[in-house]
Amino acid sequence: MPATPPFDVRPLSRVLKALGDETRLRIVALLSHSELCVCHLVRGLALPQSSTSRHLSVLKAAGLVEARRDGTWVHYRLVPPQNALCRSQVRALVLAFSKQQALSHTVAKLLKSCGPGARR
Amino acid sequence: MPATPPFDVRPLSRVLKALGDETRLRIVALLSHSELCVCHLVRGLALPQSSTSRHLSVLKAAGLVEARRDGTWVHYRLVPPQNALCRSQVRALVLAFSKQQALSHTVAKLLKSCGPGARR
DNA sequence: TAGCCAAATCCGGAGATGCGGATATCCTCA
DNA sequence: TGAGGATATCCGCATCTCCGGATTTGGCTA
Repeated sequence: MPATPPFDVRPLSRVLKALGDETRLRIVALLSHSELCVCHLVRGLALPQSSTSRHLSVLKAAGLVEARRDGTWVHYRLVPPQNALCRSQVRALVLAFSKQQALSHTVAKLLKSCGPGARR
Repeated sequence: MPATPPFDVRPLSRVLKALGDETRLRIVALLSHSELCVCHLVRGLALPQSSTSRHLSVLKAAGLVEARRDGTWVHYRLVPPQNALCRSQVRALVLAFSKQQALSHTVAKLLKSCGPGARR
């Protein structure tokens, strides 16, 4: 009989570690409402660009977000994790975030304030 | 308009930080099946007693477990977090863990192997 | 009270993590 | 091709986290 519990918590612990940070959780909360590019997040989080980009790379390494290049801009969006347990946990979290109306308003303003779709 | 998203992710980030550790996730997985005392967890995790106790104190500080003293033994059990968002996340996690039959068997053996209810 | 068991805390060190400024890379447009 | 904007990475630093051994604390029983 193995000493470790006979099922693997490692995938989930990796995902929860990535989510267990205030800034990254705020990023996920914003992305729950729309795909966003880095400049939106820099504004929305009021953080230096380097910090924002680094946190995004952590989320990407954890398999929580994917990047899509569009000219000079890079858009990030949430993606469902491979692992089933992780996927159901993240789905529940994103669902809760997406119900937050105040977040929805914030995201709408961000989309207009900068990035490819900003009004000139 | 505040730069921070207008709703507070801090309670959730604290809980996810506590859960974002392989050992602590294994503890929660075991506790999903039964209240257990420290000696059970030391055995089940195959970790030094000091590490086990320290991880339990982290979970307690995060409001995820509570302790109950019974003579020389201290029993730990899961408790629903105060914050509603945390509570729903943890509930889903514990439900998933509690369906793992293999874990259930492991816990049954642990309960017999040591602690107040052990066969002599 | 002495001895013993379970559990919590202390300790020092190794490695991970977060940070912001500076720099590098990639892309677009004139 | 050169300038400039958007993003990624590098850098050094401070802080946090995890670890296991050793010690301390609390409670039971002889």
